[in-house]
Amino acid sequence: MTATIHDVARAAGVGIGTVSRVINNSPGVKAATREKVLAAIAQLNYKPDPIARSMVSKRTGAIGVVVPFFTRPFNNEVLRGVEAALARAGRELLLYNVETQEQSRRYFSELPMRRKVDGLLVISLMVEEPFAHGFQQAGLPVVLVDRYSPYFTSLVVDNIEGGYRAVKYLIEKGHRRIGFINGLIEGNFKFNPAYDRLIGLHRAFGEAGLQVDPELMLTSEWNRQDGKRVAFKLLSCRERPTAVFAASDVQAIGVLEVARALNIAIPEELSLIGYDGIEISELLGLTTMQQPMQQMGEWGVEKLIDLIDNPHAPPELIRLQATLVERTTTAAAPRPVEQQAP
Amino acid sequence: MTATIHDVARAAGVGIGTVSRVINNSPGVKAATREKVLAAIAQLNYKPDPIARSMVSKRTGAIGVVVPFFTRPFNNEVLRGVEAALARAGRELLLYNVETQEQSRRYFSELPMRRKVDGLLVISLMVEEPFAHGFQQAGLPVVLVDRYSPYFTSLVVDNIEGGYRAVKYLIEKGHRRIGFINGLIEGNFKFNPAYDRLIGLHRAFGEAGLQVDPELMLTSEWNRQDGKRVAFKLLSCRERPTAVFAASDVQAIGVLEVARALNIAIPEELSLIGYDGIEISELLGLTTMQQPMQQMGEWGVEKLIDLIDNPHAPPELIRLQATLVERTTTAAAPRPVEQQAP
DNA sequence: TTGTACGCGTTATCAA
DNA sequence: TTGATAACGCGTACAA
Repeated sequence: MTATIHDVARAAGVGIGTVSRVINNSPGVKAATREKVLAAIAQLNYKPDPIARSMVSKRTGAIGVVVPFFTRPFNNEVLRGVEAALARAGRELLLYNVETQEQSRRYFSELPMRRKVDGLLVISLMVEEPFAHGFQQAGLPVVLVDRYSPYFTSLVVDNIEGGYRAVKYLIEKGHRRIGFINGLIEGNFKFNPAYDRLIGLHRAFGEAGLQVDPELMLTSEWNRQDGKRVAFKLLSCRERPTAVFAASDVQAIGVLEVARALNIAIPEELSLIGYDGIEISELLGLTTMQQPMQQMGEWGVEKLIDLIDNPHAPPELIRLQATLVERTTTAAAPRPVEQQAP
Repeated sequence: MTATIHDVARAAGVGIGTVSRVINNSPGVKAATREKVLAAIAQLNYKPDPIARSMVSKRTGAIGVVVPFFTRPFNNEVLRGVEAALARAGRELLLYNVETQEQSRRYFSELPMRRKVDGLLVISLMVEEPFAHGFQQAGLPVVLVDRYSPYFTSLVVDNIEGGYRAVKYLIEKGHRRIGFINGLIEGNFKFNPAYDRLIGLHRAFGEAGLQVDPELMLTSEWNRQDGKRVAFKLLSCRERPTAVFAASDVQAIGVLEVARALNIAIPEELSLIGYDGIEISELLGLTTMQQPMQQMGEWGVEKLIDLIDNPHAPPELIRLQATLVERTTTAAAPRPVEQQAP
């Protein structure tokens, strides 16, 4: 049906080797023959078959992105950067969505074998040791975003610093009773985003000479739904916090909803700060720690492409910073209700 | 490095033909030999190379999705359905993001040639005639979602009906002065989502014996940014509408923001209804026409897979319905201010 | 029931 | 500067 390199060769009256050389502008082909070949290519509307190409070159021109895509808008924003960088590089994007760490294992064990991608970008997902070995053995370049592994180049935000600054900000606003809704911590603790935010909180508390009340340190899944569940617990406890720090904006939004339902005024009675800086946080006036999400995606791709071209580069650890964006859900702590004098 | 079918054949002491038969469970292989082969496969950790496979089968197991992905959450929701259906079918997802109709042309002209996908799902993008021919000539199955083309199976919601019911709802609430912010209309008018919503509006106006005030019929891009621009025009005109119908939720959200900035109370002074039913609309309490977004994605994929298996099936036109979701941005029209008697 | 040989469309090697 | 030919890894007639 469609023309092959042989058809072109025949039409141009040359050998397929020459046609191949023209296609890949390899040197050493006479200008006149090049013209003949080009003419034949144009006339037959010939395009080299990418499949046959990767058959011999062992490259597909595509990169795979493994990501819990629909669970958190954060990932959407990262993907935006990924897509932009990939488009610039003229590469294709194979999207492997996983909803749970569990499901990711399937891809992690299969992907090294089927060589359908030149490299893998893993976002917000831990790669356990056995899978890491699998990738290395298969020689498949991998870059991690929003997670850390000693085996792979990893891009992480400094979440200790981020958590620290979020909480310090609340403390400086006069808050003493601060609740924390963390995201689930899976895997090891090193550069674990959730764990690091907790460490940052502890540091801020420590510096201010405050005690951490374990009753106020809760954990939910990284979504609004579960954030609401935990927010309800937090906001209906005996001695309600005057401020809440949520490990992600979606969880913070859960708090927003619960506060509204409970008739708790924000920021007058309750200050709220989120984490991520997703688009909707601006709309809602949510104060948040803004992560450079798009940039994480772009850099991740760039690092991955570097790695594809230079497979033996050692893993790097790249650290980015979150920045505080102050909006309207945070204010000075309310004056404590006076104890009634006897 | 990694094992090939020949290694397996040698290890099992059979020919490669037999191994191939085992892999593809072709009939006619003795149970005993099958076991031997299976054992060798397991021992060598052999996986067939998908590239070599598609080299001969002419199939990749992947489908391409062309979509203006980051411009409207609507597309995100559709993609959610797409991904789910694809995962069920065990197929891979190649994401081709395009931000403009312009950019889509590049993919539309290139994709038929590079046979990297078994089929194409085109979402919220028109396929112009010359490109349609290109796909047909290349024999590449195509399904359209949220757009219509006579050349391809198309899934569209009944936007005339949707627009009609949205506006009728406002009229029944007593509104007479109703503004409309439509999305940009590109391409032909047949089953064009934006155009159809406008038709629906006209029908509702007609039935109620109302005149359409062209000053109140505006158009913006399908995003919040431009929605705000137009909303400002609409809400600061001499005789402000008491209700606004926006062709998408994001545009409606733009109205929400402008109303807030202008100190116009919703729904007391202004009723607002959107279109799409994206997740955030629930959060904001936005009344809207809910499209079955996920289902559109799922059906689109299913139709596409049918088409891949049966390439000569004639194009179908599949019509879905939007449903009104009443929330808190709509209310009865405010009593008109009494004219001061002389 | 099984093994062999050929073809898929390229790139790369090696003579000429 | 060029053309023929051997891979690449698999499916599949066809022969045994």
